[in-house]
Amino acid sequence: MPVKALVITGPTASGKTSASIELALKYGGEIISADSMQIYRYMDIGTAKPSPAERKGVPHYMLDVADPWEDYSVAKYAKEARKCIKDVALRGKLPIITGGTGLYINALVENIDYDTAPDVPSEYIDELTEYAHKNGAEALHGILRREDPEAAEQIHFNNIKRTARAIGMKRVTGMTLAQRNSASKASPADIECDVYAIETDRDVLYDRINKRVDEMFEAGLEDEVRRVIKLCENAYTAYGDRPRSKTALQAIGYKEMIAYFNGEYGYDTAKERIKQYSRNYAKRQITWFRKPDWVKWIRLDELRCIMNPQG
RNA sequence: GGGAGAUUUCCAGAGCGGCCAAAUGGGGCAGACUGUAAAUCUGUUGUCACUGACUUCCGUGGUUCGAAUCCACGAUCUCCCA
Repeated sequence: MPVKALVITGPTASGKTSASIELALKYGGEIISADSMQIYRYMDIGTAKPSPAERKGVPHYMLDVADPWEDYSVAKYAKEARKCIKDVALRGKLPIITGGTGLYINALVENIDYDTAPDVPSEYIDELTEYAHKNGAEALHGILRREDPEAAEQIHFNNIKRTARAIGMKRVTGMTLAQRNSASKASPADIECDVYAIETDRDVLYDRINKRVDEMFEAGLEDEVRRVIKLCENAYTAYGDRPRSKTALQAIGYKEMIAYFNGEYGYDTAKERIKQYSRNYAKRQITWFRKPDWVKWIRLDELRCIMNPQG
């Protein structure tokens, strides 16, 4: 019998976090985060991770499960998060999945099993990426056209990342993108999700984002980023190699502060960029969640009324 | 008060007589997305009866077959000397 879960998603700063905590308190739920950056320890302010006080005693999972110098991926997330969800449900609590990372939400809702195919080694991807830089994106895409024409049809040649991965996929697993995709969806869903995305007027949302970035700075974002950088550097030297993860420090708010520290631009510019990129990101999130038919868009006030305890 | 320069489509900024509704970047809007996803990438962005037509490049007049581009006057702004 499938486990039931509630999903609260939407763009950044739409109020997911506080809404889901409210819901959890009301219906005896526990929260499973679906945020690709709140995964990381030490990155609290910049990722708008709910503080212990804000959590109001509601247990949270999938927060602080990786170090910023580590690599993380949807595959790991899906596996661990599913475990958490089932665990919560088993204890008779309502699993509430909250977060704005569309890919992660997608993996859970569409029950994508990443174990059906081995991962493509990153050295492989790097090699192909380098090839593209040397010979042009179209040259790389030409390779994909030969190896997996169907995938080439769908992936724009400028998207080196996805092109490289598709080629690697075919060469390493022998599967085309389509084959791998259908294989990963084969198993029946054991988690049944009721998905709500929080709808907000665009200008209101953009305004909230701007304000939130200001608040992050006031809360000490700059120091936090410095601390995280230091921790990463220490980790790298401890392991005796170069930075291995490109994931954590590419987060909005972090990469701009790093650029500022490196003298690429000033403090105010950094702040403006963080606001700008956050707005752009919100737009992308909205696009993502508009597509699937299983997403129900709902205003924050409506969400509070509509919800009724289900099981 | 005198001198120099500027004024371009949401912004920045090309254009310097026809190939200009006007490069490029940003923003906006729309879209793609299955192991870096807060990443990566795409389209579109004067108006319309939209393979064409119409109204634009501070304003007004002028020169030219033809102007965003040249001239005159005016407006605004910046800088330099007072």
